[in-house]
Amino acid sequence: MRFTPLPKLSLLFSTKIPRLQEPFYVQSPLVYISSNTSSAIWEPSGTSSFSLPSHSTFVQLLKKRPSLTQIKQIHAQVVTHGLAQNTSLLGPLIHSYIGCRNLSFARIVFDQFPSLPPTIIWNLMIQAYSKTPSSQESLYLFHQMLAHGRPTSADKYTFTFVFTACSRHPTLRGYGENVHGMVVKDGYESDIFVGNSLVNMYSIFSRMVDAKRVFDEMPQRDVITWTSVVKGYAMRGELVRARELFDMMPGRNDVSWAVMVAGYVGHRFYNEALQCFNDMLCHDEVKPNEAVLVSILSACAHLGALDQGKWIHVYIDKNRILLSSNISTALIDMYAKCGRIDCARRVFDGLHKRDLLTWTSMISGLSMHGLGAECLWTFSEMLAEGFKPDDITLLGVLNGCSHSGLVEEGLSIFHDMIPLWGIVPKLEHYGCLIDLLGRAGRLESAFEAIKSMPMEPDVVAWRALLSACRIHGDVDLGERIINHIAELCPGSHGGGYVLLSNLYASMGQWESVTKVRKAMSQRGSEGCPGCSWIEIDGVVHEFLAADKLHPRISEINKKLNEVLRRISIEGGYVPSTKQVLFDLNEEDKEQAVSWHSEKLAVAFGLLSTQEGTIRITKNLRTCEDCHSAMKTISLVFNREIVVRDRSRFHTFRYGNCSCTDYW
DNA sequence: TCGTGGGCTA
Repeated sequence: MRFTPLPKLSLLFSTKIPRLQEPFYVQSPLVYISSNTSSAIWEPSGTSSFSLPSHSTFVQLLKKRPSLTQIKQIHAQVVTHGLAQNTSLLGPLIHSYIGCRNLSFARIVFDQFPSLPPTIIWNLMIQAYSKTPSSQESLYLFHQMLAHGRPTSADKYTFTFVFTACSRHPTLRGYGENVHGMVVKDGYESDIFVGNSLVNMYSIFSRMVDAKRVFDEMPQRDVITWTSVVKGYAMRGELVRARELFDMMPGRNDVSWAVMVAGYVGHRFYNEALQCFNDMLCHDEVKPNEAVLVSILSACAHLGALDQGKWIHVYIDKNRILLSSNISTALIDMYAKCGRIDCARRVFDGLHKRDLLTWTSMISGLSMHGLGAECLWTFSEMLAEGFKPDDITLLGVLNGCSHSGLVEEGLSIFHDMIPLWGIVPKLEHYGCLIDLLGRAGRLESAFEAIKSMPMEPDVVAWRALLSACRIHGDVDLGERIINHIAELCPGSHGGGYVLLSNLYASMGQWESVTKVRKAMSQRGSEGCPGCSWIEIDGVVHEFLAADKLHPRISEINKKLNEVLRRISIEGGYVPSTKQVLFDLNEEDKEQAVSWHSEKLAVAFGLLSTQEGTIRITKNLRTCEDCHSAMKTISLVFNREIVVRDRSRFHTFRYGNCSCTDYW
């Protein structure tokens, strides 16, 4: 192989990295780097008239943070000048490739090392892999390294990287422990970096006894040590313990606070997360970072805490925090989940740069508000801008179709998934499909869809079908389905029995309802208790069904009685008892539905505010009786009520609901 | 010229 002369070589050595012209790297630089390298090295390049650059010139060049293309060119030069065996050059070359996250090229250089690479080079490669999803490769290299023995023995750097690699790969648990043994033997355990990576690894694997032992035995600890161990307890849900340590921690920084807040959010302690965030704001020395803001916006979204969420938005604006993709996605999601799809849209429309994340959160937001047409429209806009949907985008679109009864559109998108987007439908997509068909009353097609699934249907899929049976009153199919749910969820039955009992109740088959309830209590599988939240003046109030815990409960009960009286007299509301679970007499049944948590919440909302929208968040699907009560309340009291239930939003206005009674 | 802790939004 012969290389064309390299005329503009001097350009390469100017202080600025020049933009190199195309012909400079003859064909593809890969040619020089791949298997031909060894022959290239021996190819006489002496035909060119200029003097050869020494290896230090290349080193200087690599220090100037060249781009990937430039590194490849330098690499090509190195090879053509016969310097590919100069080990002092290969290190910087590997380092540069790693800096550009091009591990395959770094690996090629590494594998062609003429002698045994020194420890630092091994370390570079091990560390590089530890940051990737294939962090097992770090372990593989580590083993190779050990096999060679001295003089390339592992040092404290190596161990740090190996523990990091282990912590990022769930299958490497056992390895981490074995390597820990070596560390103790070699006396590296007292190094703070090694210790920290160990504490972190055990914490991530939820092995707090080991994490705490390393923590306690460390000769010195810093913020990172403390933060790692706090994270470990928080991730297990031991938030009290985590908080104790957090409060003791010296020199807490933004990352420590992020870990604490995320710990609360991860275990659904959203109010505690908000409280923790407020604590953070009282500490002037530390400012919330992106991770904290994303977590806290997620807490607001889950709670439906609009005022708090708005406050965060203002905080972001005032402090000129960059609306990154993550932050804007979290904002859009927060507004959508707090019932303000208009605000979500405004954030979205105001973005300078949109990416798949922001588009997807907008689309999913529209879908949960039952704005199917707009959802599809936004989706096509996204495609027009050249974005390729991922599985979650498509999930949002499908969801939008099923919530709006756009059956044909939904079916067509589902069938296009593989041919058009190359995305194989997952369980969740099938769940959507079944929901889509089932709600529309095409129960047999939905049943066929479940049977056609390439994977085992999960509880969600069966439950969607069962729920459709309830809407359309198909007892026969419902009974056939319940066994599948019982098989999948032997403990709780995934709420299947509640649905079945509701199905019987809606058909007036009270004997069957009693049977199911008995079966449920025998197996100790009670339904999940209903719970609603409402935010008044920035405080989130929580209500359970027939709540007795709220400090103003007697006042609220009085108000609720008044509300129910007024809507039956003025709005013609008749309590619907179809979905009451118990076989009670009519009067008791009325009483039982009266105290559903969303009714308590709406009574409290009417009691506490004179005007404006009442926003309620609920953990379950809203029942038929509450739905019709809300409609009448919106008419009689002339108030807009927005209820977020487990799967979507209902906006009640002038006696109607945005779901057009299709939910 | 290698080090350790962060998020969960679809």
